[in-house]
Amino acid sequence: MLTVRLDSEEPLADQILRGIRSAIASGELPPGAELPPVRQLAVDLGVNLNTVARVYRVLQTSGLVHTARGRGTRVTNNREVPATDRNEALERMTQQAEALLADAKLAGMRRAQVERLWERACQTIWPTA
Amino acid sequence: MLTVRLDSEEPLADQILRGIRSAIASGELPPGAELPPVRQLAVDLGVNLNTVARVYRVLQTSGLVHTARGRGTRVTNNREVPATDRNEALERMTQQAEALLADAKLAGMRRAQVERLWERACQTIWPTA
DNA sequence: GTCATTGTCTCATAGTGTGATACTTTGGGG
DNA sequence: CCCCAAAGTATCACACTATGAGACAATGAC
Repeated sequence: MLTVRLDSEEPLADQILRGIRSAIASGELPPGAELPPVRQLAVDLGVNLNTVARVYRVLQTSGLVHTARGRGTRVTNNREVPATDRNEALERMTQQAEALLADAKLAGMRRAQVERLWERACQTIWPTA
Repeated sequence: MLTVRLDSEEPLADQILRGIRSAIASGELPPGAELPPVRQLAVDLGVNLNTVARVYRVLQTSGLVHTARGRGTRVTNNREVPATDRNEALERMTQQAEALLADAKLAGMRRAQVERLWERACQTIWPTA
């Protein structure tokens, strides 16, 4: 379901966070779904249990999951999106998109290739079929 | 031309690097164009000159600019794209795109909004007009 | 040769990411 | 009722990184 690279420059916690957020966004982890215990996921990924625990805490702080001692962690049912984050998120995403496209162009990719990549990513997050 | 946020969680050097890479990719900094001296850019951005110097070094290592003591830094004329980086770059971009879209969806954005944002970013990097 | 200008090097320091280990809460089975 | 297994949490340590301060070295104009 999820993998991490220890040799990546992206921190382990960030990789895990990204993976779980994607899974929640796409519906692969629907509301109410239970996440694996920190220890198990930690062993599966080959990282320290604290690393996973910190990710779970971030997810809880942002309201995506609900977690409690002794009872596990599961995806929140009804999420409220805080409107305050909107503008900030918009700017961040704009920068991210620009960086992605700059990377692509400087790596020698054609625009059409990037569009295909984008389409596939959209299918992952907003599955139509 | 370029700004940084000291309160951002993104490191200063990364912000600067991102900005310059975008400028080169879009053609705003065409081949042969001279970059500002490290000291001047450092003052303009309000960061240490080392931070800028490190960014220039990264750019030089990746072949985007040519820099020499006492003579300044300018954008490389004829770039060769190392083919070895292609696959790695592709995977990184796919992950980046997925993360961006997951962020967008979890922030409550509609797909159409994200598409508009994407279109605008494309216009920045691949200006058609 | 001298000097201003350019990038480079060295060192110090605060902060961050990760890990090892111990603790606390919860709920179920003797 | 008691205790234990299982779940998340807290504390401490340590390496590494990002940034900054200041000294150094190469270049070219005069």
